Amino acid sequence: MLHMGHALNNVLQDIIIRFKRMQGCNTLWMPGMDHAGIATQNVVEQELAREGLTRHDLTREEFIARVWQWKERYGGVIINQLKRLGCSCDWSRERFTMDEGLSRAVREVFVRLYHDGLIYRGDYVIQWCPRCHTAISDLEVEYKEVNGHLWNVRYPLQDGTGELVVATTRPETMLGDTAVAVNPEDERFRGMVGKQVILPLVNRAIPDIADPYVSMEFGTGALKITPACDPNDFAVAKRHNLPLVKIMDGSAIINENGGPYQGQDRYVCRENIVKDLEDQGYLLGREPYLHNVGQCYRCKTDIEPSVSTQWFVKITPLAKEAIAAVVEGKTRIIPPGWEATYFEWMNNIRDWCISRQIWWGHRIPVWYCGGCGKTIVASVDPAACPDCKGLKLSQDEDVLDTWFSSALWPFSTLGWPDETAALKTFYPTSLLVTGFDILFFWVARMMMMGLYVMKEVPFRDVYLHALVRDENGEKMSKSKGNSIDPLEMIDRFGADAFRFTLAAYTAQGRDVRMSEERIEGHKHFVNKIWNAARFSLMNLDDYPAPAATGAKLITEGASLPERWIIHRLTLVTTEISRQLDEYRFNEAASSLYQFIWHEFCDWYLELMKPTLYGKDQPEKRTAAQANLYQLLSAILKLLHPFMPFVTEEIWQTMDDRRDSIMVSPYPAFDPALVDEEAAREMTLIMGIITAIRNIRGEMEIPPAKKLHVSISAPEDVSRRVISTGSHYITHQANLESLILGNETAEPKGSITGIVGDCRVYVLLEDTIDLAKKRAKIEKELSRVDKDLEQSSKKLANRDFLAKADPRVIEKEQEKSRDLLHRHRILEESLKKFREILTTS
RNA sequence: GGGCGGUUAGCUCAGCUGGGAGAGCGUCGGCCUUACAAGCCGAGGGUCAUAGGUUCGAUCCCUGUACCGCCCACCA
Repeated sequence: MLHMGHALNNVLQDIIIRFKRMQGCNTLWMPGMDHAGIATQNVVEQELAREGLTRHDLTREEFIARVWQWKERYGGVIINQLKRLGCSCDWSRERFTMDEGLSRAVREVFVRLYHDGLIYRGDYVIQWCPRCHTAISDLEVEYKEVNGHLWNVRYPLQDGTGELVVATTRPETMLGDTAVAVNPEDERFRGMVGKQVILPLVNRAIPDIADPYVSMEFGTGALKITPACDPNDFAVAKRHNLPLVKIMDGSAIINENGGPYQGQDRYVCRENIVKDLEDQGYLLGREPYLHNVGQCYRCKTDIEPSVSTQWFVKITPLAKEAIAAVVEGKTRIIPPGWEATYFEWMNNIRDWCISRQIWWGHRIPVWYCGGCGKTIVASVDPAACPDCKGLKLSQDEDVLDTWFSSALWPFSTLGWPDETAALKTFYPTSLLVTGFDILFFWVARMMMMGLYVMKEVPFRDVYLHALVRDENGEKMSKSKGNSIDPLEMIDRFGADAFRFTLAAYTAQGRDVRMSEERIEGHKHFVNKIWNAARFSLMNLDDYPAPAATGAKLITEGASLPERWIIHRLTLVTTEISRQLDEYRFNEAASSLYQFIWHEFCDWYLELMKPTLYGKDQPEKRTAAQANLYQLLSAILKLLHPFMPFVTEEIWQTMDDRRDSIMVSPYPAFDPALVDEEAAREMTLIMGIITAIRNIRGEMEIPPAKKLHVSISAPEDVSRRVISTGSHYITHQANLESLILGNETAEPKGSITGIVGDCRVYVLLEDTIDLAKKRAKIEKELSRVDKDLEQSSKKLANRDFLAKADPRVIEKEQEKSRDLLHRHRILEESLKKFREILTTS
């Protein structure tokens, strides 16, 4: 029921909604609509089919009641499933798709368009589904490649002077031919134009006409014109005032115009026609031909282009406004790449066939007077004919295309045509989140209708998210059986992990390839958060939850890791806010992941452990607890839009008197908490710890073995930082001793790590393989030399020095100096090793 | 036929205005260190599809080519 596309759409939307709400924004978004009108009707028709019925065996009212019944059930289930994802969905709004309010709006808009001359009724070749017995719009046709044939058929000239050979993929439609056409420039047919040809089998005389539409290159150069079966032929026929011969009924069965073929199915008829043509010597040949056949998007039946009387919206004037709105930036399409597609479609748009011969939908508000035949278009049911006062009125049987009513959503749901407060407050809405697959169906039409009715765009931002595909990049669909069930994912990995995964893989303009492994990875992340919170709360058990207001992060007198993590939190907060403002979901997710796991957990919590455990310095512990509490709160808030469940759970555990985290204020940027100095100092401390760990790992020294380390730090600043933070280094790198000097010589038998301008010497035991030590140094030296060579080359380039940005040059010089420094140190150690190796 | 997008580590993908090639998973090595083995600490791994061009400098900009994918049109 709930499929991936639904899940992605609702989750992305929910992330923005929660984020904006926490920021105190009073915005309205377009809810992800369960646009299941047609789909539901389909299901109901299938149900009926199992009972051996069609919808025509029921009355219209009975049928609609059944659809409602099904929709209620379906809708209710969907709502509950969305709740499990942490997304809210207002079923009362869903209901609105067919209720009285919308019905009023639909009629009102129809009438307005009609009176503005933008709706007309006319004959045109439309796409017709012979199974659903309804017109469908061009967009609803799905083309499928099929191996067909191209038949060449002789059409003899009436005067017996020759023949025309036409090529066709659909020989059965010749029953409806009313002309044969050639290109006026085509020399081959000079003299034939204007003559009559005999339509084989039917023996009807039809003219040979000239029209530039015919391509000289394709087929035989002669084209049969079947105006009732092909929109292009229809256009040609109009130009030449040709008659229309309709040869099929609504079920694609040949009608009385088909003579002996009457009553045959179109494909049966094709076989018979081909056979008869062959028998009578009219068939000149048949070649295999690969072409596309349109199918109904609902039932996959081959569609039958067929001339019929339908209602159309004259779309060009509406499209013009909708184009302008995007050009002028009144509505932003995100990612902007889709703008081109939008313009392309809008510029080449064709009139919109809005009538459907189905039963579920809004009836067209048009009545015909049985007395005088007048057409009445009205927003309220007319009681009598305004002309002849006759009472025998019948409403048009057709209903409107579902997208007609959907197009009114942004304002009809807010109460239009009444001037409600909601409408005044929330129109235009701030954001629409939807899949690009309905850019034309829905988004473009909402734009047009919104501008037409409200004289203002329906939304400021349109965020078009990607399609969800499976691991192999195939579009997920129930029929292919490759869909991953979101509910199963929730059961196995949790809603939070699933949500986070959806966000993490939603990069703009790319499809999402869903795989279980990724969700599992994020389940680990949720687990990490849970454990980090558990650890924090364990160390906060004697810390009273502060009053909701006034509690702040304390930098005054705070330790280095605290100053640093507060600094980082501040930066990450702005980063995430910006990323979400720009709908960069994957980046926001990545920022959170990196910060929480690799900064908060890996460094801050680890470094704070001694303080938090320490019973000897209770005042330090209390101060650390205050910050820990605030940091954890802030992290939960940042995370909340992505992981509503686990964050709320922890939030309430921290202080069960609190309101939901959902309504807590989102962390805001505080310039007072920026501390570049702390960042620099921590970078040095972390660098030294990492360097020591690196050496330990490379040399395969067991973690339990305590090391002797000495550090040479020429700069006073560095020395002070290391000195103050020495206990962090000792603890994290598991040291026995740490000696600090300004120009300490490399102790014998040690291995060197370089961090900035500092050298870190790790004393090794003699038992360690000397060759291994040497190999490590050599490896690093070659790496440094490679970089150094590249850098020197660059700096030796005059053009570079002359033309590059001075900041880039300065950076390069600094890099070069650093590399040279490293090179020297490594050379030195290597020299020493050679000496040891030769002496021993 | 027209338009759009993709090609980056073994896999899946980030890389937003040209100056350091990155993440997750997987792999390898070491750890049951009192939040977490769903974990911790480290390591290895890429001619950024290809051929040119612009530039001091190109994964990034331009052009051509190859392969993959999507959308639109549907010349019978």
